[in-house]
Amino acid sequence: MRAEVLRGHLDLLLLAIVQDGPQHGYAIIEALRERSEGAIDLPDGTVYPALHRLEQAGLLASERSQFDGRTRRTYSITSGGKTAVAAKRQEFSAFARVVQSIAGTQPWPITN
Amino acid sequence: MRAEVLRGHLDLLLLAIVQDGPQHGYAIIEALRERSEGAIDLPDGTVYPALHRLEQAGLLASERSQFDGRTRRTYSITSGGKTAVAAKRQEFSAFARVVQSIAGTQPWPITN
DNA sequence: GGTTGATACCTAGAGATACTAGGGGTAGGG
DNA sequence: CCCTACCCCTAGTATCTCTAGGTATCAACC
Repeated sequence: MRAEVLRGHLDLLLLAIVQDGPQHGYAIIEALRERSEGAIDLPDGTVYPALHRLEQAGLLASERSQFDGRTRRTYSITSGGKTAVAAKRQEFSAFARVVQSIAGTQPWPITN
Repeated sequence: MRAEVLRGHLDLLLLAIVQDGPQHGYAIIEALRERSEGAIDLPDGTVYPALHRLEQAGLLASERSQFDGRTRRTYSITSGGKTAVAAKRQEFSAFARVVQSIAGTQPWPITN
């Protein structure tokens, strides 16, 4: 998957993963890879700054912890994050519908 | 629609519009606005450089003409452009399916 | 005849964001 | 002892879209 395609939608993916339960960065990367069947395999140099940005924006909160001798930073979603992820979901739906209507990609049933 | 959302997908939209028939830049902007019901309303400062880029890449070809005293540059899609737009369509479908599977947006029936 | 709006094109610079390419360190297996 | 997996971080680069200007023609209006 080209980097450009993901651009602007990474936040939605990260927030969606963390919304399913608190995760640390490394686990988030693995979750994305597994749940996309390998299609989304992000370098950690992409994900960590993005997580910092989301925390800075108040959409995620983090906590340092020790696990098996290693230091982790575990992220959980904030109430602001929940609002944001819902908005981003809708935005993505609208966007995808528009693209399909113009570019003639797969049909997307309108249900909301 | 936030700019970031569109990012990486503008080429697909522009190529798709021009594939339906040669168009000049100004008309492409209008076509996008109309076919998206106002959701995609791009500044010309975004579109013209993008068209130049696509021509540079060999996906579009342009021709200057006069119409009603005004100079136009009309773009048509090249064979390379047709190949590219098909690939980008598929890429977008795959991407949208992955996002929906992770973020739980609208279902997207898999038909290809 | 001057102004305004629509048409039509262009570019320079700014802003945002994902990448590459490095850095740090712990733990376990061969 | 080295290599892989685990786990985090940052600086600099590349790319793309936007903002904010510029140019010019034409029609409508006052």
